[in-house]
Amino acid sequence: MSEIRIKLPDGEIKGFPKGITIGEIFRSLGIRDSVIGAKVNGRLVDFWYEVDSDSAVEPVTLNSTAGLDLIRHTAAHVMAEAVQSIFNKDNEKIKVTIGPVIENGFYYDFDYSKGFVPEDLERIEERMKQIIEENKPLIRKKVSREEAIKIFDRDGETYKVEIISELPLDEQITIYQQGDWYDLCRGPHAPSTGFVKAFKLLSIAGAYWRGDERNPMLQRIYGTAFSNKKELDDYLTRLEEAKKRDHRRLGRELDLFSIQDEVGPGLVLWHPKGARIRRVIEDFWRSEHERRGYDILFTPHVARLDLWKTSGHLDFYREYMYPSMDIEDIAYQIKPMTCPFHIMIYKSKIRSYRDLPLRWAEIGTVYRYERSGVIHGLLRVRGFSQDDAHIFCTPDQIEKEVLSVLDLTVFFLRTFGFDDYEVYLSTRPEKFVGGVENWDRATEALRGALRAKGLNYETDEGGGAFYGPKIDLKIKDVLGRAWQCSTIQVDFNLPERFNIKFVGDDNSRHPPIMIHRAILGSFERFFGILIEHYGGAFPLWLSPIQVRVATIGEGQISYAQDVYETLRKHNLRVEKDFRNEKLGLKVREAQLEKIPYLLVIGEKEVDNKTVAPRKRGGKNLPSMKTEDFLNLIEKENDPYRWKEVE
RNA sequence: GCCGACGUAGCUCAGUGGUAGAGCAGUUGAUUCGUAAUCAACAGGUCAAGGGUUCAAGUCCCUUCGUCGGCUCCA
Repeated sequence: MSEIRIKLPDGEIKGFPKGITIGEIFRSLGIRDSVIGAKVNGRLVDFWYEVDSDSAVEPVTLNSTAGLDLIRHTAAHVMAEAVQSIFNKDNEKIKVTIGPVIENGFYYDFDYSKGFVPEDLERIEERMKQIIEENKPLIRKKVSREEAIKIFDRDGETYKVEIISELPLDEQITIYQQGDWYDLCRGPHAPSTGFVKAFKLLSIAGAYWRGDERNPMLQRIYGTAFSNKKELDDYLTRLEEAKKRDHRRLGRELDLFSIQDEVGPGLVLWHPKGARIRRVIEDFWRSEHERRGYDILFTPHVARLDLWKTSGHLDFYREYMYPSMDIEDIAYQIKPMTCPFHIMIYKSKIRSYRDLPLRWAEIGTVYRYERSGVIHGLLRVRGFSQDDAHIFCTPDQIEKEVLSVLDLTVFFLRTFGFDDYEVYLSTRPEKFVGGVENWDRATEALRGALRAKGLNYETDEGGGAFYGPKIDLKIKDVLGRAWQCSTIQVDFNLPERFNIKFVGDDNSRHPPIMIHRAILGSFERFFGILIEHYGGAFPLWLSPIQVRVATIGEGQISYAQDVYETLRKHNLRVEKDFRNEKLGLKVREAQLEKIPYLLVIGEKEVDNKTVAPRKRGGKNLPSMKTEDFLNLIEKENDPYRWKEVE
């Protein structure tokens, strides 16, 4: 038998017979205890993995991230065994489907017509504990395709049979067995069920087989598992804490916005404090856009349906559009997209190459019919205001324009405090318009811009829109769900459909390239994420109430009023609390409302003509003159400089 | 849209077939107070909507509306 060379983490290289398993290697090295798997050349595998060529091998321990994947995958199997052993009846069989590891846990999908109820989770957990207690080893068996189909066909596991028949012909099919129970699975797994030390089943949900709504609805059980009880408890506590930062809850508590049945689902009412924040964002957004060479446009909320017929949206997008309405026998459409308007402005006169690039931005409110089940607070709604812009440019200008958009995007996100987001580059899909050359050129332009900005990104091959490649940025909400905010899309299609041209330096007419871009995405979604990001405690420059002036007794009202007026004159968003209440109450309320500064005014302050600032969070600053306070918060109140403070 | 859970006062929630409740918030009055809740009184409800079962429904059944979780993480 030929020998292979295994490089161990300490750098030592040892020879082993070809085809030796990880388990055998570790046994020969005396590695035990909390090691439950390995990484071979960076890939996570279990003890059954056979090493066929020279490789780097490092042990994976129970409490590592990779170790958690093994535990969770095994927990999914334990759960599946528990479910089948409890609910399988002679007249009804629960079929297993798939049970992968996900970001913070695992799930398993079952075909079970009756469906689970929450009480079932406890029963399943109890049975799982028994299976874990028995500490059954997970044994991997290689089977031929024919054998596998025979086994699962005999068991009535039709989904497994379907999966097997779709596997590539050269794929080695494996079964993992624990005691009498087994599952078609490619692994990897923990060595035995006893390694699932701490787990919890979290929720039941419906999920379509393979995520396709034309397929049967399966019953999914979500769960999570950790290497010990403390980490599990910590995770569950974190989940609870995260719920307190949910924008829907804070939106109500801080009186920022509401969404009401009587108005309609997915339609947002911005209350005064929420609207203030939006105004601040909008003002900042406008001035920054103008500074960077954008012009700001306004366009109608309704227009002739023909516009979206021409744009092609009606064909591709119909299910998301509200039905049109007939006005004087002409079909009108509530705006689902802004682009046709900007194109019509472009088209209103002849454009020269000397005019390009044209950068036109609009905070345009659009209405889209989102299916009832997907609406979610501010994050997915039916009426929202995009910070939309369209750049009309020549093909030569794409890269420079994309780079400047990306630059603006990163600038905005950083300014608002987001340093953590996912970036995706989506390339040409199978069905596309425009020439391959243009596509390649535009895709390279996007890639070049991403590299120039030094952004890490994932490529979504074939994930582009039919009209052009795009860059998307996603920000995560408090529960770890990623939401798309920024998008930059190159478009070869619309200029053609609307037949727009520019006169080139050769005196002939060419179609311009359009770049669609949104940076915040929609004000509603961005606001929702912003609320969660700060847990409602906005930085001073964004706070709806920046300062509250509070008196201690009646004697200070006149002076406190002067302070209040002074702050107002400096354009601060200031409130007064001159009520006949104890200071403790005023402090508590200001804190709960997450107001950045409370200026306390008592007799001492009146005598010395000062204010006593209390920062949100409880830090008391020494008494100071009002103008000193104004100087103190100047930076904090400036979007360009606020991050320099502490 | 589909699967499941839920819907009681502005908010958080109790009420398990027999007279609709609490705390907070609100209003009014008293209290003039130095950094997270002063005291008291009052007011507040088609129990999501509609239909049904029952002598009797917030409670049981059906329908509708809405909310929440999930429905592209492959054996």
